[in-house]
Amino acid sequence: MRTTIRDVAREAGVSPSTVSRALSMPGLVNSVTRERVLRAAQRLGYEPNRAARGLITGRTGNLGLIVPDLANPFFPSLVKGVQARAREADYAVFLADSDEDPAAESDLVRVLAKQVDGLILCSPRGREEDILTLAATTTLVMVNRRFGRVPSVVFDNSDGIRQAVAHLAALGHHRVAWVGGPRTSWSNRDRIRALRSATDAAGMDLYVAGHFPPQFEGGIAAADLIIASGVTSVVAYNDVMALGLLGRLRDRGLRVPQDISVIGIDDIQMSSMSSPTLTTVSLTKAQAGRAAVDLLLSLLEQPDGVRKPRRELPTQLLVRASTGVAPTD
Amino acid sequence: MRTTIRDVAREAGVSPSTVSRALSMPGLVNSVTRERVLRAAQRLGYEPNRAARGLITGRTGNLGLIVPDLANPFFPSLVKGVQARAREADYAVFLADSDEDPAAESDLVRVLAKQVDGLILCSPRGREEDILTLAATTTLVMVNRRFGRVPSVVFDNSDGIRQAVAHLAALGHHRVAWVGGPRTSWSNRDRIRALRSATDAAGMDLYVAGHFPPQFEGGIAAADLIIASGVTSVVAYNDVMALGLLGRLRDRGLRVPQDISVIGIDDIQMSSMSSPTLTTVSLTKAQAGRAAVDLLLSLLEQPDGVRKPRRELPTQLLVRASTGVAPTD
DNA sequence: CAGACTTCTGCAATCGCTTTCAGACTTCGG
DNA sequence: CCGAAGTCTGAAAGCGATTGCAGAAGTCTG
Repeated sequence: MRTTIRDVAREAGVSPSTVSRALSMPGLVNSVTRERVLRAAQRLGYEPNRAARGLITGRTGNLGLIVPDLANPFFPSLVKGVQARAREADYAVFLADSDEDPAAESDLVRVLAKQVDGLILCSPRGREEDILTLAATTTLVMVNRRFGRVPSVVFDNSDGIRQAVAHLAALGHHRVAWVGGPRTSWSNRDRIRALRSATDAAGMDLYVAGHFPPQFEGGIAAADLIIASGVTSVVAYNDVMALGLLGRLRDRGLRVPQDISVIGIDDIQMSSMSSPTLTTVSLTKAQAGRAAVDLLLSLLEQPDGVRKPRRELPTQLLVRASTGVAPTD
Repeated sequence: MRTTIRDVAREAGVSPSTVSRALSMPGLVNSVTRERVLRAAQRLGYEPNRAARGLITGRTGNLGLIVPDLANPFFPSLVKGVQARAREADYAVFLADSDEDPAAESDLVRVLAKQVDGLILCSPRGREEDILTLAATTTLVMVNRRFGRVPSVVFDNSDGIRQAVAHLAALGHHRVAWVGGPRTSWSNRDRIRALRSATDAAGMDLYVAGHFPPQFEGGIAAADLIIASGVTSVVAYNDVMALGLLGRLRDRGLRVPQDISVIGIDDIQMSSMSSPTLTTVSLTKAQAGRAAVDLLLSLLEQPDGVRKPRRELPTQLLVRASTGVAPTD
């Protein structure tokens, strides 16, 4: 049997109300009594039942986090950030992985929404109307996607990509290719837009190599198109794809960076372990997780009072070994 | 305002009790009434409040999952398995990452334990007494560690490692090194034991290269020792370390597998993307997650009636490009 | 057709906690 | 020394569900 507030009350010789107050609103209770209660609670190893508390306060002390695919190294980092910040704020985290399936996602959301105070949603391709419906009934924060007035945490893709293009230009490249991620993904659209404006500004040619699944295989699939296009440099939708690209380029006999320069986006762990190590636009993933929790918590405290329910996190080009001077042919 | 059971009752023109029964024990209620209730619930979008239900039934419908480090690719796979199986069984999953810190772990456990029906614990180095205390108060299943009578899901390391050694022997290797993980890790001990008995049986020399952090850096750190030892083949505690090893070996000018063969354990995604691709002992990580949930659920149903609260999952050597014929010098 | 069973439904208690309200006791100004 | 204000504490209601118990209606048997 778990110890309840009544046990503590009996042990301390006070009423349950006093125990409750001593624990959650000290100051309302005499310091001597409080001390006695705290010691009794300690002695009995009492931990309040959150469900019961939630029932009356309307707050569960839980957050929900929905990610499309935990196997993509981007997300574990994010989750860790969310986790860590949530724990600091004394919240527990429900995690759900939708397996890239928008339908499963809706289900998850419906089930989770009832059990949490707020939801952090990474749903690059969920339908906009679903998101609106959801936002109407739940406090939620979106990560890596901006949509309407829904609170969000995104990365400043433009800046990072501008840095990447500047880097390539400085190395003498004039032709750059884009290896695209999923057509419907918000960040894919955001990134290609940023890349286009950066290459335009720099007077570089841009070759867009369609859409590929955001996985290693996607990068492999894109490689031959890239080679055929004759570009000297390429920016990929994310690091995983860039690594796939790297592998296939090598298999085709191209040397990176001597023959072609490759840049990824994300800065996942593996990108510093590949060979050559990958130049990439680094995203502060854990920080995004923390920021999402912060935003969510402030929304919970003052539902309408948050001045700017949008956070944009800085990005930073990390130059490693996969970029080099443009080949002179 | 969320719709409660009373709303549904009013809408359907019955009492709350009837609604409750119609939803959770149909058959006890007239089919016509039931139909009416279900439609009303549907119309109002009613979802029972799990906290309230849990309060009286004593079941939360939640599971807890504690992992040491989500950044290690082994764990996301496990988490996905847990997730998927839990969802099928209509359970939600609390995830906590202890950041490899046993102290944080105890805290997490204490907080989570109150909110879940059972706990899945991946705690390679938690103190044994802590685990016992925990097991006494909570239903829990350990993954990747076997200890006392605590229910567990582990991999059959012996078999996989035996396959690996047989593979090396067949390639003509006589000297093999072990790149060890954390000294206190259960699976590290289990694996070195398995390796030792396999090499003994095969009449091979075994060189044990101490203990290293189970990360990429650990593999890098071990590489020079390995080179100095003069072995022709090496088995690493896990894939991440094997990849680190691969990188450093190349930097030192050794060719894999011509000069030295490398085998990992885990079969993480990256091991099929490295160059050379990594021969590895494949573990069915997602399946382990599912098995852990299954075991946990059956323990919840019949606390003492589970015949064999231990599952051992098969392992399988995956031969890829990092192993080859032993060099003849 | 009365009495015994079934079958179905509603009342009310309860889970563990928070919170309003009011009472008991101090303290203090007049 | 009395009344008002202030400080603490306890009794009780209630959050949203489940469930034992009992009554109402219907069915069956002799």
